[in-house]
Amino acid sequence: MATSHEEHAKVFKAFCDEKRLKILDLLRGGEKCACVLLEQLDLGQSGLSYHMKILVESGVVESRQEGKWTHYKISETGGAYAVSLLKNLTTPNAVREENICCR
Amino acid sequence: MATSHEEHAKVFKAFCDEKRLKILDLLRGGEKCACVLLEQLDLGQSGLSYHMKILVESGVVESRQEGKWTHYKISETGGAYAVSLLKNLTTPNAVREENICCR
DNA sequence: AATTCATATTGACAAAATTTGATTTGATGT
DNA sequence: ACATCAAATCAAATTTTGTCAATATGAATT
Repeated sequence: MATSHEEHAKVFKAFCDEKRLKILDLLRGGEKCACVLLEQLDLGQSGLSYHMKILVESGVVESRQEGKWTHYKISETGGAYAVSLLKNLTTPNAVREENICCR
Repeated sequence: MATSHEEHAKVFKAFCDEKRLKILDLLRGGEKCACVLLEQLDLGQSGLSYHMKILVESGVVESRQEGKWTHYKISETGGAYAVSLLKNLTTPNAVREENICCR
């Protein structure tokens, strides 16, 4: 349970960078080739590659190889997983604790 | 629209650090005083203050002053807002785009 | 008004994330 | 086999985060 926080943090890292949000926004329109993403973003080739790796490893984006091109799209399951994680994180526990602490 | 990504990224920054996830986990049990959080976390006083500021500014946590003590709890609306943001980010657009790009 | 206590702020430093350019890898076409 | 192109990896520079210790602030108590 202790290290699950570390793993969960990794999922949300996908969303805490401006450029990655922009990329996700583009992918919401459907699967896109890296070359198309490059055109629309203020990023160099290696920079895009760096961010795509983070997105793919977080599970939020899927990649598909086609010859020398790589196509990316939002992963339905990955997205749903992130949403459910976030819901848990922000939903109060069933077990309430009374905190009579400082006085 | 360009800077909204920046703002959204700020919301998700709340969730991309291990310690902050731990804090949220504690707050899921109900409102807690800073002193209680301090006991349960491997953090110094200024460190806790640093993280609480990020959490509060993201809107996910609310703080309440009571004399010299500060109590923190998860914000229902803030949490719901983050979830709805994330849902949008990971849900394909209504408008599909065909991408006949590279060949 | 002086002291005490909880929390916030600051500045210095360390560690992690991001950017950039160069190089490498792997697939295609000639 | 060689040249070409897309994408990944690497290494160095830069920026951003997080930590820690010291100090400041502000409320409560004396």
